[in-house]
Amino acid sequence: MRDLSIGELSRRTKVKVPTVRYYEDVGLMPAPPRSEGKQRRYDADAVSRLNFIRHARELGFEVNAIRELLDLSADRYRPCEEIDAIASRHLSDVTRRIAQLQMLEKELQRMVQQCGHGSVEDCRVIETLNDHAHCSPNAHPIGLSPRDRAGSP
Amino acid sequence: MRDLSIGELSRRTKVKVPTVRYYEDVGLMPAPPRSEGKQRRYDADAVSRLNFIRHARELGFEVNAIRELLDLSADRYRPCEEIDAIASRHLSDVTRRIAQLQMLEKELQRMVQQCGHGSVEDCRVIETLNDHAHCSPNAHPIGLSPRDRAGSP
DNA sequence: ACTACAATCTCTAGTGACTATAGGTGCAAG
DNA sequence: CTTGCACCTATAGTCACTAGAGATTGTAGT
Repeated sequence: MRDLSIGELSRRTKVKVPTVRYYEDVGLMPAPPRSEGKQRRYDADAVSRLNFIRHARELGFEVNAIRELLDLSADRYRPCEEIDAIASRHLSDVTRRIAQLQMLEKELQRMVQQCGHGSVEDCRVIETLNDHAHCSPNAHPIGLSPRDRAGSP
Repeated sequence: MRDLSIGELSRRTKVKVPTVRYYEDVGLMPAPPRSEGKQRRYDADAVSRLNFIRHARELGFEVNAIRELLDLSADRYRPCEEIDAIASRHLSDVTRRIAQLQMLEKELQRMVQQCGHGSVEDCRVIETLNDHAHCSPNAHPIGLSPRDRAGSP
């Protein structure tokens, strides 16, 4: 399992080639040794590390958080409080986000259900959007993440 | 209600000044007339339109979708099927997103709960992240949207 | 009319986590 | 030895803003 090309690494970890190079740029992956022709050569450790990164990304950890997790996990005898804290913080972010999206979902459902499929003149969707005194004043639950398009490329 | 400065418009709609200019750049807001000194001057229509945009963004519609909604709603006698379709598509995006995040939430909860607060050596969080054969193979539920930080600025 | 000072102007660059493209080089098989 | 894919670097684009620099305008008080 020695001297994998970046393409082989990509196939084994399901992380795309440009993404691997990107992870190197931002310091998640160390710069690997090169072949005589300056191509990257990876070993089994790189495969493990990249799998760790991929899995953490799938769980929604940000790159900065993953960097911390990798740094913290390097020392096997360190107490895992800090690791736990990162994971817990992320969990509560996700929970909060779900709550926001559920409020959105309710409002969108109301909007769509009330639409009588007539003309724009009396469309509930447009009316709702025009009526700017509508929901809780402090919530700002905007946006789907950009990554949501494309289920599998 | 005539000749509002961009700052006044901003105060009335709760949309920040640079954001108003951004909406003009990307064609959501029409370029308004200018004062002698080339400062933007807005009228009541601008206030309505910007409120519409703000509300749509709060509901998570993308700028492109809002552009469509605005175009479609310009014709009062058009049947509102297309508008309905945009809203429904967005609703199903939100619903799907919630489902993804809930799966994430479950896995994160498992991870955090199982952590015995010992050392990194036997930390469940790290173990889970290292174990790359774990969850459904097709799901890619990555990421919180960037807008999620900052509840109210 | 003059002076402060806030508000506005344009333009550029940065955010996060990639993805896409262009134009060039390396490497292995036939 | 040549074909052709894999690889290289570097740059720009995505989305919806946000932040900053540096210049100009509007306005309130004197």
